[in-house]
Amino acid sequence: MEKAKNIKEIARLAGVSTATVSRVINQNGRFSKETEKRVRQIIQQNDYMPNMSAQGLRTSRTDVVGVVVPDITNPHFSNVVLHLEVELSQRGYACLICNTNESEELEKKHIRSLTARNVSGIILISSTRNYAELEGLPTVYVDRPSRSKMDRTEGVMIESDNVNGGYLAAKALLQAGCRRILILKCLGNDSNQVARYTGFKQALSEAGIEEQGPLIDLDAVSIASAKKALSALIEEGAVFDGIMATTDTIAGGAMIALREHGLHVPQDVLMTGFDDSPFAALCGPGITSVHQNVAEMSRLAISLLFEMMAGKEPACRYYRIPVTLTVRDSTRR
Amino acid sequence: MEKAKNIKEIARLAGVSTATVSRVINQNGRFSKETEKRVRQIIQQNDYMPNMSAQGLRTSRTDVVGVVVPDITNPHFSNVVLHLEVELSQRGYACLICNTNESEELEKKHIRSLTARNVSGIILISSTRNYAELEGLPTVYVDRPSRSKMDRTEGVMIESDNVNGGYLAAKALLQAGCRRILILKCLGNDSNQVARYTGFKQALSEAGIEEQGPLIDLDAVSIASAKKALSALIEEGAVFDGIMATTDTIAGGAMIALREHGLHVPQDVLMTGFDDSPFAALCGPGITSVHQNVAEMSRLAISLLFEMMAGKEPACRYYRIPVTLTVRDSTRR
DNA sequence: ATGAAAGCGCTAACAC
DNA sequence: GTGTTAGCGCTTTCAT
Repeated sequence: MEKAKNIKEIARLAGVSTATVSRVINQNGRFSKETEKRVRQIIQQNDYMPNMSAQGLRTSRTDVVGVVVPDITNPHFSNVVLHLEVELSQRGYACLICNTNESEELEKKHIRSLTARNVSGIILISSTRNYAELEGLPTVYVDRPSRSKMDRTEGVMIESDNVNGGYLAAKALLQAGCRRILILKCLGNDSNQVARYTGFKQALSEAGIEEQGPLIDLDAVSIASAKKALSALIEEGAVFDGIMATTDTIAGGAMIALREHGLHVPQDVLMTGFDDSPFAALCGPGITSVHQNVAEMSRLAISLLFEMMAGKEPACRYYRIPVTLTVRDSTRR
Repeated sequence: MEKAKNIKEIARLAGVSTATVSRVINQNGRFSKETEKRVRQIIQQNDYMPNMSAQGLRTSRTDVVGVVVPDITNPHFSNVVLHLEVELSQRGYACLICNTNESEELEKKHIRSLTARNVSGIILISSTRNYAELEGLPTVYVDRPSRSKMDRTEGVMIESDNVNGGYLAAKALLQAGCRRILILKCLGNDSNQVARYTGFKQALSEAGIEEQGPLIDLDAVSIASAKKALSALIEEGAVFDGIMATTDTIAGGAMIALREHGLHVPQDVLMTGFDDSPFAALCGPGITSVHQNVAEMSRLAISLLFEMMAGKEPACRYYRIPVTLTVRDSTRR
């Protein structure tokens, strides 16, 4: 039982033409039950798999989807990627992963490479749209709304209800009695940070409370950056009884800064995070965090992508997925 | 400036044959400086990228590397994948990601799919070897030694010095005065857990101390599993003054269980983890953890993979990368 | 130094 | 229901 490496040999062994083998494989056109059985058997026996480069060349479809992500190391994104990959692999598709490290230049490079590779579709976590290369290529944007007013993208967009997330988190702090709430955010690259901030302000304004200054903006969404910024604030004598972090990563950094300055959660300061990543449960006393329905977002993303790849126009181009609040000790007095 | 989509058009626009264009692109064969310049200019102007399916079909090289990983959600693995992807992308290669969820069946399916896709090479984090499909395909095993005695794999293997890691962690606990040390491990799928355990036993035996029973083995490397197991132990009345967890994930779960039973780190119990993942710094008081040199492992993995893809036999087939201990408050009295 | 042409493995028109 | 064949875009041998 030596293995046949191409369709021609399968055809020869099965005593049919390559066209028939192709038809059987792709469930295309007509063939008798009998031939099908014989061809399948030969394929099985020889452990044959079609050469996907050839298929790709011939059909311009590769059954590969590109997934472009800022940083797979971020627990939220790795979670998204996991779900996407599982969905894709179940449908026989492969998943090409690209980290952009928030660099537009790198992102552009990756997108060009993906199109050169003839990917069947792209899932893009980015605030940038309008890539000329993406015209005509099924694209689903996940997690990051566009920053551009000029956005006339043809793709579909799926995001969490970040405004409500920010609102829920701020509300939890307010209801626990906080009156001087600090927000740690990084509005730079990530436009849903803005949405979370909006929800935050909304909750405060409803409660008739003013945002606690100084109004800083982190230079990066990272543990280190958050730790440094909050440490500086504390040392400057900032007074606050609650912190809303727009990311669990930021919350984590804040937690360290507090610890190093002898402040305790929840005794001295209450805190909320965002993403409900595994370590939110572990961090200090357990951080109350906004939970995004990543499984649902991923399922929806893939399902829409497949619709588009099948040539259908999706009925709806914008989806907002509800969030929930996972309450832990960091907001319990 | 409409864009040319194939080599033929570039050739036409440059007034040369497709062969010449191909030569210029691949720096192959001979051509005059002058034609080169002209061709390059046309390529640039038209934003042309060769169709990689065609290249792949013609050359059986795809410039794609498959990366097979148990679970990208695990911070250690996502870190590995990040580094691999960056290295690959810098060399113009793409990175096909596959999660196996520790399932041999899924792993096999993924490997077949990768070979059908003509990947140029594979990075595999798995304890299983001996895939017939992998014969002749450049393969680098990372992070997981083989469990099989029959391992005659042709690939290259890179792993951390897990034995020494276990040793360092146990030693830290011993030096801080622990005498009744519990180890939380999961020997099942992951053979470097065994190595960490070996190092642990070594340190204990050097100190003339016996391992603390009951000798449990978790059913999974997860927060939930660790939490459940340790809770049960505590409720059964187990007595210990130190915990060595073979993973930060496990350490995290243990931390929750301790907290829920009113035990404090480091006042009542000392603890060490493994992987030095970001949340080890955040978790409770900060967990002392064994740091793996992921950057170095990844760089080496890719560099060896490229050697093999270039047809060279790597001089050395086995690499053990040193680890270090990152000391935090969880081992400071 | 460059061009012509064969062919990688596959699919899809078209013919019967 | 099945076979013949053209050709997807590229690389590479062989001419010149």
